[in-house]
Amino acid sequence: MKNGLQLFNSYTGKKEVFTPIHEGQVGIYVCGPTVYSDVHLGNCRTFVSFDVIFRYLQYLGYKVRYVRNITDVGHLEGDADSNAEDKISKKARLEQLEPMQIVQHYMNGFHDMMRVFNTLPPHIEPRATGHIVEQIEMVQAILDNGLAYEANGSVYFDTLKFAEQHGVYGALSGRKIEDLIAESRDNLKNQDEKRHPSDFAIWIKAAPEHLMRWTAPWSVGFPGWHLECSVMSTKYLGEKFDIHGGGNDLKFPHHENEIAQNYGACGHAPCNYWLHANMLLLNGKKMAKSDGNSIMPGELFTGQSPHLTKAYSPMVVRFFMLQSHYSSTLDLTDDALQAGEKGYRRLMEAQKLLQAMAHPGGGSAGTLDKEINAAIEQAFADMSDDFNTPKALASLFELVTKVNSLKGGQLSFNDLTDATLDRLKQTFNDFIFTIFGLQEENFDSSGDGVVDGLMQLILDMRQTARTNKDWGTSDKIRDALKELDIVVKDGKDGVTWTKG
RNA sequence: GGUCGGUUGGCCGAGUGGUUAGGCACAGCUCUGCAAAAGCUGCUACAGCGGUUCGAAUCCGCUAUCGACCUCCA
Repeated sequence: MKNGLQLFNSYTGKKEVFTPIHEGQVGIYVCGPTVYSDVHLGNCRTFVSFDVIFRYLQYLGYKVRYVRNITDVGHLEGDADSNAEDKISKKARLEQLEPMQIVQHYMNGFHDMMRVFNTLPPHIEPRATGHIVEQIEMVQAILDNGLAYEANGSVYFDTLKFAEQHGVYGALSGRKIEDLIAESRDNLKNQDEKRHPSDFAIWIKAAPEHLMRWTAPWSVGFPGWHLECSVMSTKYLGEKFDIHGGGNDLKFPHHENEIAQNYGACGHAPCNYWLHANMLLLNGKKMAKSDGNSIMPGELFTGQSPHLTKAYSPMVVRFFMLQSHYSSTLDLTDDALQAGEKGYRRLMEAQKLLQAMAHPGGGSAGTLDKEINAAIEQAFADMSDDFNTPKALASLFELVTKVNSLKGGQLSFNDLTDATLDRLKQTFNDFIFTIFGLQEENFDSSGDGVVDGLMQLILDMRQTARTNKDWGTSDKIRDALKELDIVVKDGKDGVTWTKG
């Protein structure tokens, strides 16, 4: 199963065959959220993307260690030298709360949302504030190696020296250090503590009003944002691990600086493969919480947004995300969500039909049998080709048509074997639930089966009317349900219903 | 201004030298008490211009346009 997994390495810019450091094992680190406000949909897309990657690696049989951090200190607004303030510290000051209260509140919300989207929790979810000691140690190590310097209680990474020693700073993001000089030349006057404009803070002396502070050899202060990921990935995955992931927008400066820090402390890059998830767009523009252009997941689920005509369930949104490749931008529109909803339900309906099927026996491996097996293999090949979920879905939808045709009698069980049907069932279960992480939409908001029970009763009564050719009553029930946004579908052997 | 990446049919979105993406929408047919669902069929696109090639959506160049990053962002 592990054969031929390829992934696009952002560092080399090429699709490469995946070879883990340790046979059969994968260490993966994904940059998590900074918990200073509610998680927005763009964040969710990144974490859903890496959730599918995580799931597929596990499915392939790898023993995966998945680490995703929580940033709860060090993430600055503005430049470290010019009136910068830690995001969490600022929020705490504005709301007159203990910083850890802010952190806990938004971290809880983040976890809730990850659960709603059915993402698997990482194995380790380390927090920056829990690793201050290790961060101070890494700052010291980088200082000892001569790649950082202290200035007025703060410690800066010496990018120029790093570039001299290792040839290049900016390899991941394709930046040249000369350009970085030119870019920020105008701001040089504000950067008197830095020797070079592209240098970045790894330890920051706390201003008197700053709430989050720790004692370190250089000052009472707090760690730079980029440092935590170097420290925690190294601590939990080793000095060299397999895959590092994150949002595209973290490439520079965050990941670039992470690489520099790891060189500074360990003498080499942190990982073999860099994976970057692309942005979710809204109206053709990046969704970001810092400007107004964003939709909160909650607004999506209630439909309460000027961008939406109706509500969409979390699984519809997850399916919508799977319809594009993780490395492509995805433009969120109401039309696209509606299309996604229809497609998702078509897939799930077929899944239900398929799992309820029993082979009558005696089938032979004809053309149909071959086509089904080919589509199954194609779906796995698609996933192994840099986690191409949209392509894999296309393969599954070919199979959806086969399933529906078998059900409708347009195709015959005589043309496929019992074993192939079993394989098809297994494939659908594996893909839909294990790999894609989709779930049944739960229409029964009562949570105790009351709605399902009532619906069964109503549909039974309608069936009785239909048997008696009492079309008036039958249609009245159907129309009334439609008013409640419930669609009744009369199948050949039974009636089903869906909401929305 | 610099760097990088897009531009695919009515919409979303795969695809990188010759072969059907897929979903949604739309039209016709089949099935059905009617409708829905389902099946079948049709709609067959690749920003523009030029070049390479037997052959380009796919490679190269130019133009237009959109976006991301360069400052906090998944």
